[in-house]
Amino acid sequence: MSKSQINLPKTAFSMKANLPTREPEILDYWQNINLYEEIRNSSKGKEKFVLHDGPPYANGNIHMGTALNKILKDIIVKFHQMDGKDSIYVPGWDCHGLPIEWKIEEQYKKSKKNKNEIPVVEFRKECRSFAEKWIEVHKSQFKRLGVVGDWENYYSTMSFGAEAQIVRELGKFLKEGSLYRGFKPVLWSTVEKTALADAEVEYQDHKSDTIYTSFSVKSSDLKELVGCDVVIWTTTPWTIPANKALAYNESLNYVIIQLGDDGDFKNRKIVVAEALLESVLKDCGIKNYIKIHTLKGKEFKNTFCNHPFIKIGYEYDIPMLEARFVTTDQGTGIVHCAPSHGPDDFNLCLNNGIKAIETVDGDGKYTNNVKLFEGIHIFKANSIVIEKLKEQKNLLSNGELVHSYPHSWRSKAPLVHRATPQWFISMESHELRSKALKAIDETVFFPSKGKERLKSMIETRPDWCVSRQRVWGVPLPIFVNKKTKEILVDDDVIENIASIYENEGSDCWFSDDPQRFLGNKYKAEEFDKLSDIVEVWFDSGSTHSFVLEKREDLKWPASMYLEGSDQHRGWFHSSLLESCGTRGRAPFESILSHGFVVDGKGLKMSKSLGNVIAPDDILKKYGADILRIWVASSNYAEDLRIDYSILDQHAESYRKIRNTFRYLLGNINDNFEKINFDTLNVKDLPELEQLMLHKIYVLNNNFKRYFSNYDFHNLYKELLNFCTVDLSSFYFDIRKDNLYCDPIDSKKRKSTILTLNIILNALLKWFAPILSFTTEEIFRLLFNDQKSIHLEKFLEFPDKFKNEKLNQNWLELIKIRNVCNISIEEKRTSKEIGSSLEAKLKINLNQKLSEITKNIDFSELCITSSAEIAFNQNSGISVETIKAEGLKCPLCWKITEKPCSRKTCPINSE
RNA sequence: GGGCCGGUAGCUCAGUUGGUUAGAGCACACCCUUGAUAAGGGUGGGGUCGAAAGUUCGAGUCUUUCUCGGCCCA
Repeated sequence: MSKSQINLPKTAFSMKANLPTREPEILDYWQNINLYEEIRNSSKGKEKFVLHDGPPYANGNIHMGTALNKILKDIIVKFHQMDGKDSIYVPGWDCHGLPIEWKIEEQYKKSKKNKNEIPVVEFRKECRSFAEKWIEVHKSQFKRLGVVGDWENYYSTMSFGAEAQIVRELGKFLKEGSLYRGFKPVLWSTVEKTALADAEVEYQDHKSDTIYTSFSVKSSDLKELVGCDVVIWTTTPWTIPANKALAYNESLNYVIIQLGDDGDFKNRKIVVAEALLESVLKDCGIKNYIKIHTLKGKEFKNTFCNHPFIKIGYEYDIPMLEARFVTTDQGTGIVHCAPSHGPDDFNLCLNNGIKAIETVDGDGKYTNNVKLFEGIHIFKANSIVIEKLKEQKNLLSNGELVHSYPHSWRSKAPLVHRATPQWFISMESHELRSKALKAIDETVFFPSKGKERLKSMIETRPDWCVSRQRVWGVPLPIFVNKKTKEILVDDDVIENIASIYENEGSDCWFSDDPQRFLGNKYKAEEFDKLSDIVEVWFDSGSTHSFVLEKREDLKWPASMYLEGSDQHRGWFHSSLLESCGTRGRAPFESILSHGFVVDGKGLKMSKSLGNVIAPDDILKKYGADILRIWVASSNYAEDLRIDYSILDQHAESYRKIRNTFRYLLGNINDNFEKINFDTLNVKDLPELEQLMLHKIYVLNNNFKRYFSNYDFHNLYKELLNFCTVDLSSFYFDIRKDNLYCDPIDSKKRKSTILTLNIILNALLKWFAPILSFTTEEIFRLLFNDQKSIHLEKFLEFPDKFKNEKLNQNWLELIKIRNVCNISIEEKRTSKEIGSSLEAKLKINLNQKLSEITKNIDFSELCITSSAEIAFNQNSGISVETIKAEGLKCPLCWKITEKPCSRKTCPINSE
């Protein structure tokens, strides 16, 4: 039998995908047709969907997390575009900040340049070009993933327009009065007179003075405590004058003991943690004591102490505060808190309404806020403090300790925590907190648990510190009156600064005459110009103002912000606060957060574990479409696992999908025919085709439902199962006989071809947002006159496709088919038959099934040579398989004793 | 150390208000096919639902503790 007499599939669509080389060709094609512009032009006037890009930091190659983020964004943007919207994506970059500053400093270090000798403006220029370089690298890496966006007109936080707008945004907080000057401890070098970042700190051994000192209890809910001395231990005696509170841990046990030894503490009762009693006794050389009382940490509630210097002017209450950072590692289980000299102290006090003040100046000398010590250098103060404590009879013991201590990496000088002037945006003064909480309620979160996460952070966060003592950033546009110390608040000045930046950027702040920024209204010599910069979270928190609001093609608020779940404390958070402070609502309508990329075992990727996979590795080995499948099929609500075995599995699924397309294309010989659903008479089709249309209809509804919830992993799974279960192993397998052997003009074959066209079209559209490259490859093969699959819309299927009754019948028929398969398999295992076409079925069914099997040919359904049905009231479903007898038809390969049913069969013409 | 989230077959995921014997696809094994062919089909094995205790007639599902992992904070 010549194969020319059967209609075998023929297509130019290769089985082998070869994505790593084919995808770049498609990228070139998109570049050539200017796909992004085309999409915009094709969707003018449509409802906008704006996914506002959270700017990645312009530094280093992209990693799996960034790839996941961008692909997820692209999938969503494409879904909305195909759903009939004008779905716009403008990528952006975060450019200011310490990491880049640090990179440039490292370069200086290598070339033995000293940062302090380089003019600020020159340094900033290097930072700028560093960021520019990485933006270009990122851009090409993101494009390679198949991400479609306005790459030519991206935004960046260092553009002149952005820097100008950031100034205007700060101006709004300034004008409102919610931006205020406060103090916050930072690591400070008294030698260099500068703040240091964590990365600039070296830990070295240092000898410190240590003291055990006592705070007498003034009042307490627990009567046993009143009159006792609460003992603390510290390695920084010089911070005692700045003490404002004591911290205890409510879960620890404490003891009150009465001392019997001669000395200042004879007969006094002291309080320490039970677990540390032994070490305190030893350190302080206590020999005679009696245990008076034991108490739980929580019984310290509402206890107030006196400062050890109460008799020499320190006449204020020292509250005891609950703090989890108090441990029994060393000390007494009670920690002294100077909010101006430690981050823990600062936060604890702040949460209890005690603010830090400037206690030490830049040179390391006490300010006039510290009684008795003004002008004394803190490094010379320990002995004075110890002396005075002794005088006041509050020094239990003192000594020395060598321990690891922070030092400056440049000068090697020991560092201190010093409260420095900082600029804060108040959470309360203008109801920012309540505005933000209301805005969260008005936002839709995917997954929904994101709402509580963001909410709980906003509920408890302290005021927002927006100043940094660095140089690579937008300068805080603030002048302070030298005499009155008042902040200059004037819209004209802010707008003047902004318009200067608009033209030339913010470098000039550091180099130009302050008078230029003040304009004519004020005299420069009467004001101090700040040299702080704005912290970078304010930059990125303002992107909505200089991107969404400023661009004609976008809208405010954004339809969606989409980032990793860490951004609940990052960009989601800062954008929310900035926007609520300046505009009273969130800059987004919805938030989608995704988990983190971890390895196949659920562990985070790290060089030391050797489990890091870079996007580039995947692109080279598999291609972007496989990576996109990984994104679509993973549940982003949790952490996303990836390793090569997982990718292999997805590559396998991809082949299944690709071959599904290949079967469709082959059988229509690459000649796609668009089916008019309006004129299609569904009832005219064979039942099997009607069933397939019903399945398409139902799948499309599920597809829309999944999409509306951004539930891609279930959506993808359903599409994949459709290809595997409904098409490949069912419909395609059954219809091969019809497609290959029936004449081209037969009505039945035409019905099948029509259905294949519909399926192909549907699959192309459904898969396009995920398999952006492969669907384009197919689309280009089918259509010479159309530019891109990404300019297409999803299909709408008419209700007449739906046929639930038919579907119910076919669920029964498929059950029968399954029983047939089991029966055939028995004969195959016993080697009586091989191919199912060697089988003849005898199917026994109960009477109930007679109606639905009336027009069904089970030999077609089960791909056997023949099938007989017998009805019996008592039998459920039972099947007997017999080896088919007769001649094998050379055309359809069926084995029959009677002549073949097809007129075209060569047997009949003999 | 604290807060939040999570742990269902080797893998990716389902599993409704607690209710029969916990499902699907992939992978795997065996078989068939050679007219989707570096394809396709069939059958099958595989889970003490992270662990333990508790509530209940009944727990993958509710409670507690523990454990492992992730994010954030310290």
